Amino acid sequence: MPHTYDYPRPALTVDCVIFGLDDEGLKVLLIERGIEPFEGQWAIPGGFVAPGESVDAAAVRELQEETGLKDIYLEQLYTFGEPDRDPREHVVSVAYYALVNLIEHDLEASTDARSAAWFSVDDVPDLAFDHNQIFDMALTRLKGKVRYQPIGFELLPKKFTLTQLQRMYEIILEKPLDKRNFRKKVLSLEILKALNEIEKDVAHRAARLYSFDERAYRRLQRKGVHFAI
Amino acid sequence: MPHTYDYPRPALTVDCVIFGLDDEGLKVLLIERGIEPFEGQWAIPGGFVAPGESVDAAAVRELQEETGLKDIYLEQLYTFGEPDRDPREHVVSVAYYALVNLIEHDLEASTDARSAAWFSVDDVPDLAFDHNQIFDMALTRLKGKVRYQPIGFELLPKKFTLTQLQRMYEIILEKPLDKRNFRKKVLSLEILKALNEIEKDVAHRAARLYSFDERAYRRLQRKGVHFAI
DNA sequence: CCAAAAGTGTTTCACTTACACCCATGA
DNA sequence: TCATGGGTGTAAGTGAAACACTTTTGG
Repeated sequence: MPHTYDYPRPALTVDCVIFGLDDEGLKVLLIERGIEPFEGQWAIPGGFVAPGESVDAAAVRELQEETGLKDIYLEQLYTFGEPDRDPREHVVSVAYYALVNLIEHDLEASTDARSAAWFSVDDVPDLAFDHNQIFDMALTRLKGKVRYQPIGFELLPKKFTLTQLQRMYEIILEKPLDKRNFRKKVLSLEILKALNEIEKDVAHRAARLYSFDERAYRRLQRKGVHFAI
Repeated sequence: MPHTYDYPRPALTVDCVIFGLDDEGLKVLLIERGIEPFEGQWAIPGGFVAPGESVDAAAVRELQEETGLKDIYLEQLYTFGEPDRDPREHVVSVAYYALVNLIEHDLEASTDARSAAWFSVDDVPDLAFDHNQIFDMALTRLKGKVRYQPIGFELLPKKFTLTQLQRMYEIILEKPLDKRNFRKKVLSLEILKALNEIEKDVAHRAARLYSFDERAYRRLQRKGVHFAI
């Protein structure tokens, strides 16, 4: 298609910071670049936006190509538009972040030919382009948002114990929480469905399983009740 | 410059939701489009991003062209990337919002030839493109952010009374605040500098003037103290 | 029976809310 | 002197934080 607006224009990409949680802590998925620039260096997965493809759709596609997963929590983070962020030409990148549940989906050996690996968020190497800046913003956003919106559930299996939930918050917020107060608080929010099931294969008393009740959450939200940990 | 990445690419614009506060309430600056598409319809000011121009710089430039003002609070809002948001071709827009102080800068008669006007945020007409959606998101962001970050001061003159400050919050949050509790709260935050000045030309007891103490705010922020109204 | 985590209430303290009158000033 | 907004304190209520032991289960 010819350009209707006949101006030169920057190139447009999406980049996607993919977070996962396992028993070691919070992880981020990085790929090793196979081509210049920054060949051999780690980077956040991303790719070009084609004309006619919505930017959101490009991010979903990128995430699917990288993890093989669909229906993952994905949120736009920020758009990075400095002209020198790519050494070749002006490339504007719309960054997203995604939350995937590494406990249910074992993604150790990632998808395609390119080398991909999960890094602890405390141990991220020097990345290509301005990707350290993008990663830092994503982590800051996650830490800020998890306290006010029930997005942390996306990092857990559908059915989880209160201890798993507490541990998730402790890892992301980087501070210990009081067990009794935590349980009182989350149960009082009335957004958890207590299941008639208990965890399996543990060498101690099995804990009750819960699931996030999105319907109840939305109902409360409409009433103006605010979620907070 | 030839494109190093030889892909077709969407066009890229910035749009800027400009908020102002006067004694009638919260306003937004709109311009009347002089060309197709949506000729004659109101729209949020915006324009194309040139290759080599940072996206932030394009927003600053746009804001300056529209209001004649520099050093205005400007924050990136969201990037809108649906392919059908412009009827001609795929145009991705990085939206920003700005806060200007209409009390000090009287911008009634705006700048350039294009017709521009301030609209009450409660009375915004049907806008071009997806600009109603952009405006709604900007207003939601402002309402949410003003409670946790001291951005509301950007809408006031440098020197203001506590009543002006309270009124600003009442207008944006759309709810009345208790005068004594409000004063107790904002003064206890210790981010206001009490000036040895009082307001002028009022037909009643003149109120003390205050200014926002950004240095004190940053100091508290580093200590982990959180601002909230 | 032992190890390991599950589960459970009460008290204290801080902060938020509700509320009404006198004061200073200019017209 | 009157109209207008400026400025101030206290008591009650609500929610957050601190804190330790008993129970259940599998090994």
